[in-house]
Amino acid sequence: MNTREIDGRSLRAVEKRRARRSDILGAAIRLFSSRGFYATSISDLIKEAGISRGTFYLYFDSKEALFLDLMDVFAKRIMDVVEIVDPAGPDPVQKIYQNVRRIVDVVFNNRELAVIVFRETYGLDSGIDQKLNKLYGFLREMVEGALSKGASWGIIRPVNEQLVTTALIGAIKEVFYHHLVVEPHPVPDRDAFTTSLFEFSTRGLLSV
Amino acid sequence: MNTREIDGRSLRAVEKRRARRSDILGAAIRLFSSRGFYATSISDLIKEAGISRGTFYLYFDSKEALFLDLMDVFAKRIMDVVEIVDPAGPDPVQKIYQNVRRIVDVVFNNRELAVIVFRETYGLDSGIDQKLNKLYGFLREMVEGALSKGASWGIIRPVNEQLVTTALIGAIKEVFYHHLVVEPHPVPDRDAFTTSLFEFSTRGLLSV
Amino acid sequence: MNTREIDGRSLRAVEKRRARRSDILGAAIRLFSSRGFYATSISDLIKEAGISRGTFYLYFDSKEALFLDLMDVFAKRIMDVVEIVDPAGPDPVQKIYQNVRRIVDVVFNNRELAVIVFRETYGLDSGIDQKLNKLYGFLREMVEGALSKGASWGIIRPVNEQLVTTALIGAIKEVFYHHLVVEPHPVPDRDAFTTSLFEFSTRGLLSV
Amino acid sequence: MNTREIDGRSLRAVEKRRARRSDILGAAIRLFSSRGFYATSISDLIKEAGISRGTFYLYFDSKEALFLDLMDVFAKRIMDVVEIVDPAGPDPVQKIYQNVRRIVDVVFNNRELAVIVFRETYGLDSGIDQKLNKLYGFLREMVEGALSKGASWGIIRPVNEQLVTTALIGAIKEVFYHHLVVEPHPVPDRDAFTTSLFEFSTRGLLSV
DNA sequence: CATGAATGAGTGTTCATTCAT
DNA sequence: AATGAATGAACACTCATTCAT
Repeated sequence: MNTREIDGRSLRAVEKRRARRSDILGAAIRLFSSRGFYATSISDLIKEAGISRGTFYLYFDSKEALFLDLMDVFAKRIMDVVEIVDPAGPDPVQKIYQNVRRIVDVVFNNRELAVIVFRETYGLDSGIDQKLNKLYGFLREMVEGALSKGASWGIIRPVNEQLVTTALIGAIKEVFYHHLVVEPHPVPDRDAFTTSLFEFSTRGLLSV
Repeated sequence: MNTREIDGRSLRAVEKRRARRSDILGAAIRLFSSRGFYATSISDLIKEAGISRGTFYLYFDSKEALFLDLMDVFAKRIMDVVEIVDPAGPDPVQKIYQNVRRIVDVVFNNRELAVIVFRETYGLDSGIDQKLNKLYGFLREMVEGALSKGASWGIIRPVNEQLVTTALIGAIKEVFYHHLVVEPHPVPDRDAFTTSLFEFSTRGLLSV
Repeated sequence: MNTREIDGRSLRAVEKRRARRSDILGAAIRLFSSRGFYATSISDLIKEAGISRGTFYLYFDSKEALFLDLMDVFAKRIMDVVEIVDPAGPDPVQKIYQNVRRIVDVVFNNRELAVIVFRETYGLDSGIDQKLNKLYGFLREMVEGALSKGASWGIIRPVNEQLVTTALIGAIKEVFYHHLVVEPHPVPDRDAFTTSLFEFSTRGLLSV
Repeated sequence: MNTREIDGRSLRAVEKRRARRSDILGAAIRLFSSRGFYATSISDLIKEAGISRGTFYLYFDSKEALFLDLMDVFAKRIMDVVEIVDPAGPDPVQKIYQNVRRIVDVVFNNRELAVIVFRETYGLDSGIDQKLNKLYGFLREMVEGALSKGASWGIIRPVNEQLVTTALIGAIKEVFYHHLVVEPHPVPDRDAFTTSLFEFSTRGLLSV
């Protein structure tokens, strides 16, 4: 019974910890997305999260660590939603479309988080580079795999796979960022949006 | 003879000023391209340029002004190289290709400057937003113009012009950035590079 | 008991904070009074107060805010000591004398603070102007009120009230400043001092 | 004839120099009076005077030297206008009145210069202290002399001469400063103004 | 005599992080 | 676990003055 009490206590404690952590992450998402990483100070962060200075460092090692955590959260949500497509299976193109469609959902359901991640570029910070590699490396692999498999099956015409992969990812990123930041209207019809994006990409890639 | 002496003196002085300014711009290009704007301090800048603190402010109003100057320089080089294409003229597609080919040259002849500009994103700083609007606005206009003209002439199939423009620019930007930063090998064959880029974009857009 | 512990802790903390703040104010009074506002740097201030740079900004928003705080402290001490005089009450002149006598005490009991405030003049800084208005506006009101009431009761002969008020305040200020800075000997007999000041002012104002 | 030519040249040169110097003094008067000494930079000064940086230091040793020069100019104008009063002569009170009346003229004919000087206080800068001593020392001597002479002749009742002198000077200074800065309307009737000032001072001092 | 480019110590302020309580 | 006072290096920028031309 004593151990159960302790368990109960620690369970509650763990839950509380998780909630606190979540609060901080939420505050960070709001601030980083609107002001950017550099313009957001720890002071802003703890005020928005309603915690004390010291508490912040109980949950995160540093401002950068928190930021990288956020990138991880987004990367995970994207990666969780992408399914490996078997080009030998039924209707592989439709499968790819559905992957893109689900990514569209994740992005527009996590607008602020998406802004934070899409804003980042390689070459400034090794920690960020690593996270970007994780996310874009994953996507690149997907795309490159589809491209080469598709080529060997004759669905895709032969292209400079690396370059086209980069171009595709750039195209998608830019379109997202445009709708999130430059003209931040909510996208009314996500299906139409996905189709436009998909059409643009595929029409040039599918043979004939 | 007196006036000639003065002319000689002031000419030399003006030249020296220009050289100094150039030194600072050079140092800034090197540092901003490798560390980014925020991570480059005035102290770094003046050490790299070999000048004193005060001298820096003799040539530029602020760190930000210098940065925006750099963006302007790059934007100008790009815009100077793009020629308006008359879709009714001879071989408009070839003309567009040549525009892209020349942009490829500007980018790879100004690698560091290009990195600085491509790294920047909308939504963090109003000064930067303005410069980005200038450059990308110009390019968007070009592309959208070509798209709608081409559509009316039957060369281009009907698409969501805004979205496709965004996608195209994103694709090109990403491909450049990839070759400048992620895998920064010099591109051996710029013609082949341009063709790949061009093919990817056009094959989906040209009718039939 | 837990709460009492917390209370004890926070009480001690609050007290410590107040002490720290007091240290800084003390250092500021010493430096501002001897060198003036402009010639006193934050570096001087924190060295004198024995604190770090960051700590200063924990207690005051800016160098100017600290300075204005100091002006407020002095203004408050003066204003706390002035009692409104009812000219219909018993011995109003004596009441006014006692006001002046108490002001003399405040000034010579807060020599450095007084120097800081008396040194400031209108027209250089809007923040300072505001504080000066608060103090001198209060005193002017007192004096002008006494003058006009006194005139209606026949105690005071008719004068250009605004000008005389200004002259009176200038006279008092200068006399104080002289004894604080130009010949900074402590005033031995504050009663005699007050009487001299009072006589000079009233003999010209009282009718007959 | 050769020497006359040289004389002519150097005469013209001397005149030009004087004019230049005057330009700088004029610019300084305008800027120091409106912004104060600390808020006026050499850059402001040379822009307003239309000269180059180096030229400034050809005419003045430093910013402070220029400022002290300005104080001298004002002190001289005041001192030039005050005439020693012989209490044994005819109508000494009228003579004193005329002195005050002429000081009023100097002040309101040199508003900006007057502002600069009246704004300064003892105890911040030894150079300024010296100039203030020169001006106020002169005036104090005048006043104290009149007071003691007047006392011995029975015109003035016995007072604490030092204190009253200080008070008088403070009163006059404040009234001037008020009309120059706080409510900077031009004084319409300088005679009435002088009379008010004079009455306030004398009514309390003249016996009976 | 006149110029203005150059200097560098100095300014007030910020901020991520630490640590005693 | 939670707090928030304390730190000090770092920041962008200013400015009176010098001196080669």
